[in-house]
Amino acid sequence: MREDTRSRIQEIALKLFTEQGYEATSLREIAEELGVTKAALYYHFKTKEDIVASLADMRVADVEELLTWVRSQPKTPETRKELVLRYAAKLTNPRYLEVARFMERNQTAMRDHPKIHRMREVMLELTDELNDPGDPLAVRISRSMALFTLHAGKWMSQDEKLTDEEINEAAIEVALRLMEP
Amino acid sequence: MREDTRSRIQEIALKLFTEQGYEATSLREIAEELGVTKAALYYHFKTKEDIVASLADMRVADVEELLTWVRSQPKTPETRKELVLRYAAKLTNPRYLEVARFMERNQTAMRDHPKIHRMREVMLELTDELNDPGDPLAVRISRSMALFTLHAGKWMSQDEKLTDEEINEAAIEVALRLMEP
DNA sequence: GTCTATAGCGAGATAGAC
DNA sequence: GTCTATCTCGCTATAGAC
Repeated sequence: MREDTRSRIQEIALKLFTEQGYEATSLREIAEELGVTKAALYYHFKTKEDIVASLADMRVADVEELLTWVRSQPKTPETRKELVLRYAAKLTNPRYLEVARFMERNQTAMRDHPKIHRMREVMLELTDELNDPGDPLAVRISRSMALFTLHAGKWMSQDEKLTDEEINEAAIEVALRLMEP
Repeated sequence: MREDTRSRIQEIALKLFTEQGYEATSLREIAEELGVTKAALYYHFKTKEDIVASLADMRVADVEELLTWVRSQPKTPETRKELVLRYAAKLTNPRYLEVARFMERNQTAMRDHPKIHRMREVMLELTDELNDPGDPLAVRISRSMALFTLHAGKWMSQDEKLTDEEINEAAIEVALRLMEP
């Protein structure tokens, strides 16, 4: 029982965009790997950018939810720690992690894409919630690295002979250490 | 007394490639900003890729020098710390930092470019020198973030009302903390 | 060293048959 | 829902005059 075509396009596009870059990946390549012609793609997505938008949608709602939550909480060290943990929980969804990597690797190419632009904005606001403007610069740099370290820690560990659980815990450990004063 | 045309092409290309992305920046745009036609660019660089190669050259030699140095040293905590400090010293050259940012933002687009490929390779080897294979994963993740944190810490602080010296010290502080056990 | 003109290509996108 | 055929566009790169 195979997935529907729309999902397979997203899956293949995400893979190729991440490996080769967004601009370097043509619709012809995606179609070829899917086993159809590129004209068929246009039945499922109006444009190439629409494919990206559908990928971004996998993340945006999650992060906006976190942002809403954190803003309803008191700005305490405990809230910050909890935010890192909740973000890490979202990241246990492999699709989320893959989309994050795609965005990270194609930052500039995606510069004018509204959905991606919104995503960056939300991530910046989330990072802001981890920081007090009055803190020393070193503290702010350290805290601003926390969420990215969750991503990067997992990316770099993916081919280790370790369980997802172990990788997850290690990434969280480093991220939380970056949050300490 | 203005710079020669070749340097100005590099300068403009570096700026546009970083802001808009490599593929999204056409030679026409570069030429326009320079005030010539794109045909003129081909007198100074054989291809678009050659411009990138000339940019990469600004970094590769520096990093290879560091790699040679660190491999001539005993693998001690002191050597590692000194490597971070020496890398930070290279980063005080604004051009180096800009080229690092260009590469970071255009990773996938530059995937098949030999010079950029070599650069990534050397950076990975440099990061390897900061790690013992036997260390726990959390320690290895932490140490692997150190050099990148020097870049990112500076990028994110560039519009703060602080001196380069203060930014530099803060970034080093965070990077060294990531090196501690 | 810079210009005009253009070759040559592959991209995204569309029309209309099946 | 997928196909063939085609349009249009902008890009890299080159030829050759000045």
